[in-house]
Amino acid sequence: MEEFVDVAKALSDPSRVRIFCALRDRELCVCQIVELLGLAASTVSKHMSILRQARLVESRKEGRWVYYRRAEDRLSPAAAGATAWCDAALAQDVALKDDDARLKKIVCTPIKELCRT
Amino acid sequence: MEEFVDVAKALSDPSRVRIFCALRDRELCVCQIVELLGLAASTVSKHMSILRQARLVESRKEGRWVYYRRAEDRLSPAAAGATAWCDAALAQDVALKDDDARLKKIVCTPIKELCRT
DNA sequence: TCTATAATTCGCCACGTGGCGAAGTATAGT
DNA sequence: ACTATACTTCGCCACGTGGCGAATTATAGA
Repeated sequence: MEEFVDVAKALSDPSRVRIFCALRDRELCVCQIVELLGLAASTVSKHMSILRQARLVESRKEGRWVYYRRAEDRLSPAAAGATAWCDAALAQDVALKDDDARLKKIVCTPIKELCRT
Repeated sequence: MEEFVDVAKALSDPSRVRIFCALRDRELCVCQIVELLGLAASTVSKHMSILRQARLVESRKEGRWVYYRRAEDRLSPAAAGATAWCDAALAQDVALKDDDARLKKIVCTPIKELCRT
């Protein structure tokens, strides 16, 4: 129950839903997510810790950068079901399609250049 | 997106999850839900309006009583998927099984007697 | 070793939320 | 018409949450 509620809470904020959907097809580092959402890095970092707490995402560190991706192995039933629900319910979402288009550009931009801004 | 977030918010509180799960197999009036959760009627009423706002439940009035049930017809994709997720992820939940056992007694108690308390 | 920088943590603020009891509304019964 | 009662709405309070910037931590590079 607590696990389920944690997952629901994690997905009950538009910014976190956008982040989780952005991670559908690729991993992203924090500065790329900052660029996508236009929020402060500290805010994004807090969002990521909530998503990780809910076991919806995992991270790996590479040098100075931390890359986040969707959790895949040993998914909790709550997280697995939520992922399917999220992808299905938001497949047609206009705002997310817009995010996806902008993401394609962001991913192409060299990270060093991105973090300069 | 807003619709999806509303549903996630609705399911991000333990009391509302308990209510929604209690409505899986039966409709319930507010006083029965009050008896189940041990919360003030005003609190339960607020919870029900949030669940209805998310289009997860519907209600019908019968005399003095208002009966709530899960929404079934013309379900939004967000609500339909969330219902499936909720049922699957919480099928083994201990607290909810306890609720279910207590519900069986509550449903057997005549409503007039129940509301006396 | 010192500097630059990506990310996190901390402190703060405005706002939202869950809880209650009191007041208000609607309906059944006398 | 009046009363009782099932539910909702309102006003309030304590606490949680999303946002930011500053401070801190960790790592790459000079």
